[in-house]
Amino acid sequence: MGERTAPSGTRADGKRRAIVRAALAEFLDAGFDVSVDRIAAAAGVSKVTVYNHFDSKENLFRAVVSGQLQGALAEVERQVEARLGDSDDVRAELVRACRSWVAALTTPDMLALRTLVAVESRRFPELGEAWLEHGPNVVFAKALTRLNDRGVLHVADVDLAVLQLAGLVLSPHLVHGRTPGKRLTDRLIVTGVDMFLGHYVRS
Amino acid sequence: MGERTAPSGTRADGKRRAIVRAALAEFLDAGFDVSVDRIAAAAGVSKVTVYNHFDSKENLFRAVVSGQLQGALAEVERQVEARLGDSDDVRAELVRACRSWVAALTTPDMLALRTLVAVESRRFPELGEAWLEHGPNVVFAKALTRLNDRGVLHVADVDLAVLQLAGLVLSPHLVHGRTPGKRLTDRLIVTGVDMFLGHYVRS
DNA sequence: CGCCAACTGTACTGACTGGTACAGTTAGTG
DNA sequence: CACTAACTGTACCAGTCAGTACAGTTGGCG
Repeated sequence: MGERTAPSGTRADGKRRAIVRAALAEFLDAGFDVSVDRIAAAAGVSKVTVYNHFDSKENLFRAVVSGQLQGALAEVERQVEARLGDSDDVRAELVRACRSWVAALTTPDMLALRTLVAVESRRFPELGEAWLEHGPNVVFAKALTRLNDRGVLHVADVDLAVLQLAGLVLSPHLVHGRTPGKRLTDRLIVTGVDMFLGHYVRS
Repeated sequence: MGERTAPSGTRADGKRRAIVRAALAEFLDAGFDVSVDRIAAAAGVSKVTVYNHFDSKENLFRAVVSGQLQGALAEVERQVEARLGDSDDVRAELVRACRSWVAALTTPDMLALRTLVAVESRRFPELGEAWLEHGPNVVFAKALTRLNDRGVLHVADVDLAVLQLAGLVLSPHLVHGRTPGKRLTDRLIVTGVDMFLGHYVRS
């Protein structure tokens, strides 16, 4: 009693996926306050079915957003890893990694997701924590540590350096409403990496 | 008809101030969705009185938030101006200005206000615009321009440089939920200014 | 193929909110 | 001091939404 089990079976799986897809879109578009009726309609599903799969709107939100969060962050990590270590030119290497980093975090969906998590962080503190702990910065901290170990960088405090690099190349996309254009984005990366290396590379 | 005139007189002024004060606190605490009843209660005022002064909840929000926005930004500007130009040591001068800048924008109220404006930017686009146009960055752009004109800096693109300096010293406070502690805040400023000057001061 | 879990649609409850009506009270100003 | 704008408190309307009840339908799995 109380804890009903979620429906299972091929049909149920399909419905569940449809609900999650629709809910994500609706949440990103209108925030947590979208009505469950609208989500159900967008999923082509009865409202009761939504409540058969997720026993409250809050749990639906948790499942949908945290799922997307995990996936997106894994994608960021994959991209940044792929761009590191394939060259001896540190500058070019770092610029490439930053391009992937910024690109992965500035898709419309990721920006909307970040805003959503920030907005609802009081109602769902766990989501904010998840963003910070398995967050994008952690990914890049590993990258910096690698460059440090290889001796090409001399970074005393990796966490501080990550904050600085993020501040230089990424933060302008996050703090403003409208995102900088492609030209400015690239200038921020190239000039930012220059500034960063000028400070942390002692020849 | 339609456009009722706001109440006037000494009593009305007091009530109005109480409403604005309470509304600001409640909006910052719980967002636009706080009930008008709660605002009225917090102001020690009847709900009808609220509607006598502001003919809709949306207009109340506009008046309260934009008023606070103007005041806070003016305060930032005043502080930064006061910290500039009183020394020949550019580094110390810039560090002082950044300290004022960061301090003025990271009070709990300012952080909450920023979040609130960001959240409701779709319902109240004007507020988001106001933040950007008369925003804190504009203040600092003037400061950089002054240092540039005095010949101590060589900044080709002031807007880019402001984004970078803001990214280095300010953005860590804005993008995370929890704000960095006092020690980290100061290290961000000092090291950030170092990095910034290393790039923009050609001796 | 037949059964039962899963689904649909509608209608409902209960709670809440923005905004208004109204009748009576308070207090600043001419 | 008296007049009236401004204020109070309560009661009310209309709309919305999370979540449930119920009776009937569908479709996948044993």
